[in-house]
This record gives sequence, structure tokens and C-alpha cells, in this order.
Amino acid sequence: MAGDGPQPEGYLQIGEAAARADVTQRTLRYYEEKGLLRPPTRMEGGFRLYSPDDMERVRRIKELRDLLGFSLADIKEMIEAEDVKEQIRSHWRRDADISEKAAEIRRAREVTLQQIALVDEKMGRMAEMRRQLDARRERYDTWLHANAPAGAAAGDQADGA
Amino acid sequence: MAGDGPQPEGYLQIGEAAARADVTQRTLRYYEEKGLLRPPTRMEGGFRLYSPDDMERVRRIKELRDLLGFSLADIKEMIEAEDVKEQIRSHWRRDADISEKAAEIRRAREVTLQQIALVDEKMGRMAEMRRQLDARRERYDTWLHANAPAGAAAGDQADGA
DNA sequence: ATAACGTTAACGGGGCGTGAGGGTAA
DNA sequence: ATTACCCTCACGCCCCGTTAACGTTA
Repeated sequence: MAGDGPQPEGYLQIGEAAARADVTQRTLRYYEEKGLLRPPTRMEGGFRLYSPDDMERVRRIKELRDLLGFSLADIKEMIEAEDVKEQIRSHWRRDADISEKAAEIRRAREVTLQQIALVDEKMGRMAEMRRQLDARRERYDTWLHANAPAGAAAGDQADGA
Repeated sequence: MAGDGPQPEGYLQIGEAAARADVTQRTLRYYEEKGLLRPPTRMEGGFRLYSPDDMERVRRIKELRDLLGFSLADIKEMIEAEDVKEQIRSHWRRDADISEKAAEIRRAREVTLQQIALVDEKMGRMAEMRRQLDARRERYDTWLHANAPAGAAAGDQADGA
């Protein structure tokens, strides 16, 4: 649509961008295709240029996907709700429809609260799993200590809960 | 292959099994197909009957998948390594190749240690995410407290880190 | 003009969802 | 005989990985 600056300036081409965000180029293009990433600006030749904001957004998407295991569809809804904040900043028409803004912020707040609840639940389940794993390790160590010919269960300990 | 008992007895057909494990029937069949679940015993008509052990295994697989995000291939390796313990119990030929058992247990222990490390890492990242979410919530609350017409940001608090 | 990077299709695979078409259990 | 449950294909979708064929940049 709009061929912008000929030289980067804090912006990254897709190769560097993908490397720094630790995703593949395909993934970046796919997220754009699915509306998770706004189409980045482009060079004359058509090369994509990712802004620091774009990069931050990719990191956010990755966290929601990898850490919390959300689908891209879910993530899209979430970040759209969160974007309210940035949208407000962009067309900040001096007061005017403050109640609208408040409504959107409340909505974003709700999303955030849900995310917090989900993180808490997941952390709880992980703590429990961690306890079980530690118990398992201890059983192995006990067995080895009793039946092993040579010592091999010392040095790499893991602290208990 | 082998049509066994005609009546359940602590065993579950796939419907109940899926419901209790909170997965779909398709998922259970798929895991069996991929070798993650041993083929369960069957009734004369061919209906699958899941044992308590089978159920426990499904729960384990789910945790590794949902909480840690492993691929089914990875999970298969892991539980195969873990199974060493049960395999040892089954053909427990009085001593005899104790060194073999020790080697397998050490291998299982290694797998467990890796899982523990991964859980710790994930929990760390989630704690960080949790902090960021809380900060975000606080910004929303601050904004609302300053600009909201009616109070709406009280009651459902989340404790900080 | 060559290498290194980018572009858009387009197919492939893992992990299931979702029928179709039919048999089994009470 | 009806109803609810089960069976086995088999195709489809999501989230990309991976060529393939081609243009851009330094």
C-alpha cells in the first residue's frame, strides 16, 4: 500500500525480527495474515519493516501461546481488547467520549483479570506437578542409594517445596 | 485381539473414561493409535475398557501436554522412560541384571530432572508474566479511579507479588 | 553479477474435531 | 425394537515448517 522509508531506523527486516523474537519468518507472516499483527510498514521493494512496538507485540503473542497455551483466535481477541489503550492514545481527541474510553478500559481490565486468574491456576497446578516430580526423583534416588554399585545420585539436587 | 471380561469391574468404557479424564473419545483413540496408551482390554463386542492405570496415564499425558506444552512424540519418550519402573515390577526376576535396572532408573531419573528444570523455568516465566499483568491491572485501576464517573474498580482485587 | 536476503504461493504434518455408516448393550 | 453407546474410516482445520520459483539489496 505505502512504500515508506528507504532505510531502517530502529526498524528490522523480517529476518532479524524473527531471529530476535525467536520465531520463524513464516510465523510472522502468518500472524500478519491472521490479523494478529498489524501489517508492518514496507520498504520500496516490498520488504517488511518491524517497529519496536511490533516486536513487543510478537513477544506478547508468544507468551500467551507458549506459556498459557491459548489459541491464536483467543489471543487475537485478547490483544484487541488490550489495544484499546493504544487506540485511545492515538486518537486522543481531548476529553470527548470519556465514558466510551472508560467502558473500553473496563473491558480490557476484565480480560486482564481473567488472564491473571488463569496464570494463578496454572501456577498452582505446576507447583503440584513440581512436588510430584520431586517425590519421584526422591524415590529413584532412594532406590539407587540402596541398590547401585557406584554412587551416581549426588551433585544435582533439586530443592523441595 | 483378545475379547476379555463381559462386565466392567472398576473399568470404564470410552465415554466415561473420556468424560472423567476431560478429553474427547477421539483423543483417547488417537493416543492409543500413536502408542501413548497401551491398547486397553476390550469387551466381546469390541468396546474398549480402560483400567484405573490407563486413566492415570491419560492424566499424566494431559499434564505434560497442557501444562508443559510437550509434543506427543516427546511425551511418548518420557513415559516410556518412566515406565521402566513398572516394567521392572512386572518381570521382577529376583536380582538378576540389577545393573541393567540401575541404568534404566538412572535414565528415568535424568528425564525427571529435565522435567523439573523445565517446570522451574516455566514457573519463573509465569511469575514474571503475573507481575506484568498485575502492573497492567493497576494502571487500568488508576486511570479508572481518576476518570471514571461511577466507581467500578473495587471488589475483585488480585494480590501483588 | 553474485550472494544474501526478501517476496508470494502451495503442499505437508501433528493433534485432534467432526461426521458417515454401521455394529453392540440393556 | 428402541435407545444409547460403541466401532472404524476418512476428511477438515489450525499452526505453522518447508520447499519452489522468483524479485531486491549491498
